[in-house]
Amino acid sequence: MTEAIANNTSADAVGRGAENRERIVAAADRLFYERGFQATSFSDIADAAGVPKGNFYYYFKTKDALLEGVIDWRRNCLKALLDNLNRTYDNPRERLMALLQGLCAGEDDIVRYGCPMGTLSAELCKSGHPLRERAQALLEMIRDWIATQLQLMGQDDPLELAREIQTRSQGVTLLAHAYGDHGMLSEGMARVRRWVESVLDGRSH
Amino acid sequence: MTEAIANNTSADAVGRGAENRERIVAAADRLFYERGFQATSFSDIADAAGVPKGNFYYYFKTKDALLEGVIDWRRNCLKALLDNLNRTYDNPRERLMALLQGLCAGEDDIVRYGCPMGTLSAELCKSGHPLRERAQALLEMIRDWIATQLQLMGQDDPLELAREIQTRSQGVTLLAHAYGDHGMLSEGMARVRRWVESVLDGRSH
DNA sequence: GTCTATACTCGGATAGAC
DNA sequence: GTCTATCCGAGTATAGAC
Repeated sequence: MTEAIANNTSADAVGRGAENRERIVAAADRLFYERGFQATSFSDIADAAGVPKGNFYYYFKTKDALLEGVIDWRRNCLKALLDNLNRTYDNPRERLMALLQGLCAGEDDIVRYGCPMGTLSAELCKSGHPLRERAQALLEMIRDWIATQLQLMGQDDPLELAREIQTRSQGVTLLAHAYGDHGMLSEGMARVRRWVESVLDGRSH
Repeated sequence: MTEAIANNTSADAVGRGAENRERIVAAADRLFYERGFQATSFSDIADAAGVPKGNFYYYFKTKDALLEGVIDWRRNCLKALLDNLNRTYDNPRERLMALLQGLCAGEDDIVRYGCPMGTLSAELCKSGHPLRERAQALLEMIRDWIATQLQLMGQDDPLELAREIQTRSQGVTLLAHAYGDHGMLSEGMARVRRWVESVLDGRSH
């Protein structure tokens, strides 16, 4: 998620200031993930991005606007990731398994900070933040992509199965984070993958 | 969790100030749950408890000390809940199913604020708070109680199955919270219960 | 033990020079 | 567009009267 994709120029970020804006968003993205949104201050971001504090009120009027920028950034990254899977594998099953494999790729980060989408959504929901729906849309995007793959494979109720896959993945992630346990993450996700394969093979339902 | 049990007097809370202390802890417990720990201020708690701000530095030296009190309170509530299940049902299977049924009893709260233990652990882990292990112990307590029931039923690997049950429950809870979806919670938990029963009946593994 | 007033710090936001 | 200085409010914590 934090890995920047090459061309991330959103419509309003053209012009000369784009590099600076991008540096700010990338730093905020990382810090929001590591510490949470509320716990991250402008000073933290300014230090990390190497941009003086006052400057980025030029790019973002408020902290919420910055959060919006970060969510958009994450959405673009996620879209790029899914597009890349679509391009790399022509088989929906391979695509899906590649995603499930890749979800726990950044193992250390996930054990330390949890799932970037799950933890952000949880924080914004709890505080009733107006942008919670934008964060929720990230979860929906990945769930719907999974459902699309399942539909291509001719599964009965693709959306329902996609929900179940997401539920189990989030459960594994949350507990691996809470317990700080690497084994729980890798073994838990492996169990999810085995379960998905057994469903796809019709050995389970 | 927030439902107080009758006798919750911890060792150091005897004496005349106990009611006030308890009022503070109960209010903090609720607000930490609804808004999260960091997002809750002393003023919020003071208002909710009907105790003036300055007063409760008499009971708790710092905000962290108050958090510790809240975690202890939750642990006592959880212990009382589990003891009550042990007393009410003499059959471990009934006990377990009663717990799984009861977990989504406060449906509205869970959809709005998530799981009290899961969301607190996630927040404290992310911020690297020193009390994160105390919060984690709550999750362990419930997991181990589940494992005990499974062991009494003669399950092969009770701890592993208990982990899996907790994983799925937390996944359902997190997503129902993130999506703000009541149906996801009730249907998801019903699915977990059906799955557990099929495992206990030896129809699945 | 209870409560008021306040000190101190930090974070979000603004003004305005360059 | 870039950056410094600063205001303001909020939040934790303390001092001290009662």
